[in-house]
Parts: sequence; C-alpha cells; structure tokens
Amino acid sequence: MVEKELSTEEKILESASKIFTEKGFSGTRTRDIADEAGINLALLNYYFRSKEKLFEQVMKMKMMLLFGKILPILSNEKTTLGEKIDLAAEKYFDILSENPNLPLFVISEIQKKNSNITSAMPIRKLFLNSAIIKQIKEQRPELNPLHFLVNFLGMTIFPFVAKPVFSAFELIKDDEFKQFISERRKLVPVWIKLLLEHKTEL
Amino acid sequence: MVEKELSTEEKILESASKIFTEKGFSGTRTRDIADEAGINLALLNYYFRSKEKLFEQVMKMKMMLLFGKILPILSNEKTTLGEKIDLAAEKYFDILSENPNLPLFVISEIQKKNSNITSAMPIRKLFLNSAIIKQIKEQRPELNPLHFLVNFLGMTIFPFVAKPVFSAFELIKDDEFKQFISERRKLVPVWIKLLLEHKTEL
DNA sequence: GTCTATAGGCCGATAGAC
DNA sequence: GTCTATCGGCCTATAGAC
Repeated sequence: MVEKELSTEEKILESASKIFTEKGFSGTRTRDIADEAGINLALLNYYFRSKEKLFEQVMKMKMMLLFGKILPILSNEKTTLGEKIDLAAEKYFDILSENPNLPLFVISEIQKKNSNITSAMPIRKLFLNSAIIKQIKEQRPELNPLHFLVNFLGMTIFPFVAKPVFSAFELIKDDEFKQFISERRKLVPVWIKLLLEHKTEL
Repeated sequence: MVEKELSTEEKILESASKIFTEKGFSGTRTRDIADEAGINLALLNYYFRSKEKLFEQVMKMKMMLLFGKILPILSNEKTTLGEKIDLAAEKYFDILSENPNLPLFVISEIQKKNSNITSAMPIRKLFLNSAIIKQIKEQRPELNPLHFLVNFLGMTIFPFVAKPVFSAFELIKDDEFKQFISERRKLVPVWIKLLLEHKTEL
C-alpha cells in the first residue's frame, strides 16, 4: 500500500506504475490499481479518463527513466570515449538496481504495440548525432558502431532482463544477484574498453 | 492462415504459438487463435480443455527450442571451451534468426508467472554441472563463471530482445538488422574469447 | 470431430448521490 | 472529490445439434 503525503492523482500514478510494470497492460485490471492506491475505481477514471490514458502516462515516466539520464552522457561533446563508458555504466547500474523490471517492461510493451510513445520521442536523431557515435567510429571505423552499443547494453541491461528466468531456475539467489551486479558495475566498463581496443578481423 | 497438411490439433498449436508469442498470455484471445487456425472456438476447447492448458503446451515447445539444442553443446565433455563458444554462437544465432521473438516471449511470461514449467525442467543441475562451467573456472578461477555466460547471452540474445525498441525508434531497418546479425555471428565468439583471455583486475 | 448458440463471469466505464 | 451501484460489452467455456 502506498501511503506518504501524495495527492490522490500521484497515488494512482504510483500504483499504476507498480502494477503495469509487474503485469503489463493487458494483464492489469484497473480495479487492482485502485485497490493498490487505496481509492475507488470510479476515481481512477475521474482523474485519467481511461486505462489507456493512464498507461500512456506511466509509459512516458518509464521512458524518461530509461533514457533521460543516459542520452546526455552519450551526447556530451567534452568527455572522452572512456569517460562516457565509465559514466554510462555507473548511471545505468544505479537506475537498473533501483528499477530492475524497467527494461523488460518497456521492451515488451513496445513489442506488443501497446504504446505509441516512441513516435513522440526524437531518440533517433539524438542518438545518431551523439558524440559517442562519432568517437566509436574514430576508434573502430571498420565496424557498425551499433555493435558496441549493443555489447554495452547487452552486458548491462541483459542480466536484469533475464533475471526472472535465472531466478525461476534457481541459477542465482536474490542476494547473490546483488553481489553479481556490483561486480559487473566494475567489470563491464573494463570489458567494453577491451573490446574497443582490440581490432577484430571479420 | 496456416494451411499445409497439418492435423487440426497441430493447426491449433501452430496458431496458438504464433499469437501467444506476439501478444502474450493475457493479451491473447482464444477466438483469435481459432480464427488463425481456421477452426471454430469450441474446437479449441475440445482439443485443449482450456486457454491455460493450451498455453502450457506452447510454453513447453518454446522452452525446448530455447534450451534443447544449447545445453548439449555446453555439456559436451569432449570439446574445448573455444569450440563450445563457436558452436553455441552458431546454433543460437540460427535459432534466434528463425525465432526472433522467442527469448522476449519466454522471459516476459516467466516474469509474469504465467507458467509453472520451470519447476518441471532440471535446468539448474544440467547447467551447474555442465562441462563449460568447469572449463571457464579453469580459465578464470577468480570470477563467477556466470559473468561469462551473461556476457555471451547478452551479446547474442539481447539484440533480438531489444529489436522492437530499436525498430520503434528507427535505429535500424529490418534488412540492416539481418546484416547486423550476420556480422555478430562471427564477431561474438571472437569477443567472448577475448574477454576470457584477458585477466581483469577487480 | 466440428459446428452454432449461449451461458456465465469479468472488466472498463459511467450515472448519480453525497 | 469521492463514493456506491450498475450497465454493457467482451471473453472463456460449454451444451447440444449434426
């Protein structure tokens, strides 16, 4: 139950965020959100008009959380490539440790086309023109720079995405996972730099 | 529409596989499966009793596809670590190119606890006792071998998991993605071996 | 085995009192 | 703003004819 000194609207948003993230759009019932927020179902529609509109609000928050802090780091013209890797890893492991289900939620709702929010965000331009893309191209002109982005994101985000499966098969316990992630926080930047330095024959 | 010379039961399974994978358990309506299979809704319940039971069948197929070919490669006592990496990468890129939504489907349905199938599969034992874990420990005794598995899976699976997001933001087109994946098929084994060879200071 | 028709329950949304 | 009560539609599952 959400308590504290939140307005009714904020309480509903908090609860919606929690339940949508756990169950996805189609698995969520507005009644559950209302219960979690400690208010009546009618009130949810009074504030947000419909389940869809409430979901879009939550999705917008989640996208900001997923991209808001990272894009500025990648776009910074004043830092070196190595500094960007260190900063981005640190920031992402922070965000994901606080919001472990964030990437799986966003990816899977976008895949199911439950959100049109992507059309409203200029990620493409921001990303393709970012300083880090230029720096990777300088360092490794023979490869698509997306390879290194995917390596970075795969090493950083994938453990959080795959955690439900690892847990279900008891490959790792919750406290071991925390330790595992704190090791990766230091290892991933080292590994990414290693991959960037060693020219690979195709 | 599924045609060919499939039995009714197989047609329903095929269609269920397709639609569950696209929309997840809670986003799927049994009517849509029946339509896709070109049969009546009542017939679906005649063969499979319920939506849940049909889903469990599909999930079992998907888990076999995801683990069935890979675990034997990782458990083979006669191959070297390098050979295992080459074979596993090749096999996984094949499977995932044919079934790009497979990992996202499995992960996200397990996260939503829509399936109990994990309790029926002895993945933990098979994996923890596998030859590859021993070989990684020999090569890099100072690190949790799970780090290298996660690196491998992150580099291999993550591009497929994240593709809906990349596509939504137009960071990559479908034909470019095919090319991108065929590059990674060669690059990932090289990168993984590189990470295994270079001792990392923690 | 396969169909039509419908029961029965769930869920999103709203009317209307306070 | 917040509630109770309820509508109307959708979805799974089944009864029963062929």
